[in-house]
Amino acid sequence: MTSMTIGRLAAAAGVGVETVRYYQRRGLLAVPMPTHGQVRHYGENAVARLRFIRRAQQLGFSLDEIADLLGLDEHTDRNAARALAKEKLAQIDERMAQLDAMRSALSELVSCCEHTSAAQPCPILHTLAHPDEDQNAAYSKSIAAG
Amino acid sequence: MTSMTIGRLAAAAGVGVETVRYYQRRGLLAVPMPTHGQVRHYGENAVARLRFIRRAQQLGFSLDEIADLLGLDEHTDRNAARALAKEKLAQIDERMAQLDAMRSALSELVSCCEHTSAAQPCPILHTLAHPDEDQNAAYSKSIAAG
DNA sequence: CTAAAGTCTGTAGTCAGGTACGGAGTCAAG
DNA sequence: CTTGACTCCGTACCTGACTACAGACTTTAG
Repeated sequence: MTSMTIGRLAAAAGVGVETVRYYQRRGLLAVPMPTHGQVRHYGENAVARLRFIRRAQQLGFSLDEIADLLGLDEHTDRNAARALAKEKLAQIDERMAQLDAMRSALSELVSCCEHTSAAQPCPILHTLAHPDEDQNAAYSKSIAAG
Repeated sequence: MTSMTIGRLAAAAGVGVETVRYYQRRGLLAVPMPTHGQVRHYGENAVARLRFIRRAQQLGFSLDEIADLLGLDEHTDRNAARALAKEKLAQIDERMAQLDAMRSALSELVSCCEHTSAAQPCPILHTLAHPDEDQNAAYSKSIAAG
């Protein structure tokens, strides 16, 4: 059985020592009893747990949500896991729609800026300042939808 | 000329009073001298400035970036404005690509969870816990790309 | 005239997810 | 046996955009 101190654990999982302690404070990772002396030792299960956390983060889960996921059982809690994943999927879709609205409005302004005469005021700044007197309604359209 | 106190200004721009003060502290909005007594008064230009800030936020700009935008002139700084907008556009694209990777991985896991036998462990939890013994490599594929 | 509502200033708290630091103790190599 | 690296624990700091609050003062409605 591999046994490691917090520094090696952190390195094995690709996180910082302070991050490990932070997860412990958040209750995501158990704090083992010090075996002899003061220094605590960790096993492979701690590495696995840290990796679980990092992968779940990459999928967009917050640490609170990850705490929920960590409490689930692979065999008995499929429905709960699926529900959490679907909820997260919906949140991602919502965020992507927002970004898409921003993207449309912004790229419309940029291309407008590129194709209008240099004598006129900058469409980007002008539209931000006075969206009411809006020649090209792309900005209002895209943003109002969001 | 309309003159209003900070409460009316905030209401006119659709923000909170504390937000107006916060923008003043951040240097986004001038703090006028109190005309008589202690209470400060604001004109339409302050409303316009607040609206500019909110619209720029909707396009994804941070307050620091908005400070830059506010320093630009519609007539002489078109190139600078366009550069900032393009940079923001690139950031949005990058963020959308990240979200898209999350979305793919997550929806793959969800549909996998929905189409495998209930006797097996939940693919979502199982893949988070042991991505190495990965039957469907969708997770690794999508995330590794990001 | 009085009471309520609004304003002023300054400071501090919120959220998320860490990161940094100080001081004391401990462990391994030379 | 000492030096340097590491660990422990608690607390404070960071970003970004607010939000809250205390206590004094001012303005406005009735």
